[in-house]
Amino acid sequence: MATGRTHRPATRSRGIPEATVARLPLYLRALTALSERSVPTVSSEELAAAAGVNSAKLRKDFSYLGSYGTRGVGYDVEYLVYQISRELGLTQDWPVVIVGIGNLGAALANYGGFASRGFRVAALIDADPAMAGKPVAGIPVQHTDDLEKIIDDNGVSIGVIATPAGAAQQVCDRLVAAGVTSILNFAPTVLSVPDGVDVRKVDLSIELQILAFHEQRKAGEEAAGESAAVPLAPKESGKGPDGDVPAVMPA
Amino acid sequence: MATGRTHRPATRSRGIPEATVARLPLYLRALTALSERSVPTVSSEELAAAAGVNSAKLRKDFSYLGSYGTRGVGYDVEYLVYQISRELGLTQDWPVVIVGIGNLGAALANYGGFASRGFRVAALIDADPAMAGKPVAGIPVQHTDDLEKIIDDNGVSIGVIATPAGAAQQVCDRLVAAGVTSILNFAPTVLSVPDGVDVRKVDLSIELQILAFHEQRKAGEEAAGESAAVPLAPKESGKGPDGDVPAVMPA
DNA sequence: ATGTCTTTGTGAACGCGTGCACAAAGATGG
DNA sequence: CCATCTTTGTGCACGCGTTCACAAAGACAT
Repeated sequence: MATGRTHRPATRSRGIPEATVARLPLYLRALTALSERSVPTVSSEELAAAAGVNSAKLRKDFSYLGSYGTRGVGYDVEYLVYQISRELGLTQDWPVVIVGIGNLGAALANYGGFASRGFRVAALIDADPAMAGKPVAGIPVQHTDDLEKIIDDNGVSIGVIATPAGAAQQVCDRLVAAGVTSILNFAPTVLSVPDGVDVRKVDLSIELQILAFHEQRKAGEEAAGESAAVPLAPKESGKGPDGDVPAVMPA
Repeated sequence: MATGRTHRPATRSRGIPEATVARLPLYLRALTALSERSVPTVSSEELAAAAGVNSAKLRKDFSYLGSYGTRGVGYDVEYLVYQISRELGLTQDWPVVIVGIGNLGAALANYGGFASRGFRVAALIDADPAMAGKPVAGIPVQHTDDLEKIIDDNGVSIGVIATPAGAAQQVCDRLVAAGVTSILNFAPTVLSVPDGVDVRKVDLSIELQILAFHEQRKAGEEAAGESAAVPLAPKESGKGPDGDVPAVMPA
């Protein structure tokens, strides 16, 4: 999971579990694809396969939204697209600012997946004066000094942070102070925010590390008994014995 | 959570819960920062704060790795960095290929967070012949035709897919056939892979949609009773009545 | 050596999420 | 109008993950 919620232990919004909310965009994507192929209805089984989930889970997820299916038939694709869009708040326009226009920020600005879902890149912001005015993805980059004014003028409530780690918390604080209440953080830092502000983080290197863990496990299993046998200190022996080359020992 | 595991219901690796594995990189990052400041030891409380988690959770997580702390003192920073690195498999070199060198792929190639964690970008691959030979992040882009040979020559087991959605499954199949067993997918599609292959996905637009959901909720609550009251059809009335402007009605 | 104080490691309870399995609902055909 | 068949919606049980709260372990001072 490259994701991570922050704060808010079990929001349960109106009764829609967080896990369900996280899957709704997945369903929506699958439904949109069906819609483009003019498929009128889908069964939970088909849609679940397209979204890569269990069909019982899908039905239960939809049951939180209401009874939108027809027994013996399935779900009406167009109708469901609308219902999920409305539930996710995608029927309205969401102006978004991206702060930190480096490689990643520029890639995000160019990313087509935003606009297609009702997200509009209202402004690009960077601390480098040399960037100011330079167009990225057709939008001129503005300087950090004007951050508050930009947020205010555009009624922005969602901010994307793509700055280096060192600048992220400061940028976050300014965004929040200016009225932003949802933040998508790409910087490898833990952001602290006041109550009422949602943060989701995407950390590319964390994802790879999780894959590496499983990869190592697979390699260690198929060749069990090789050098990488990972002894796992037997608890009573305190701390001494581990695999090999113990980096630094504690006192 | 921008992440999502695929397949493998409850791997439980050697006894380390999946949720714990997902947090280890977080701890590692916080510990590395402490290490650079030459802090010798940390308490679970301090480290938990730095990583943005509960201290009890952190202690339980570490307990799965073994008893690496000292009661009354805390954890030795250097020692813990080593232990977690070893557990995650970061003490070895992981050659990685990135397929799809568009805006995002190029940003990933330039991303510093990979190299700093033992991940080495072994090759960049793109289907566009015009890209071939062009250096990105100092590495010449190679054509998709040579994918299998590249994987094989470099002993790559981790692949990153940053292609358009339409090409993702096909690229995935070729990667897997060539020997890749872990995939990080940035394309907005569900990838199907055989057993034994791990897929993690990062979908930028999904994260924003989840934020939008909560954002809408916040806005709807503070102005409860306004036009956006969201009636939620009373179950018995079938499907007709919802908020307003029902896009398309089912049969 | 003994007592005090700090902090770990974990037993136990709780809650959320998942999946099974089935009854209810509706479509469809005779 | 009735029977059959398909597919939804959900009650229930199970397991994982989180959190509390505390006993055990060790450091440190006297």
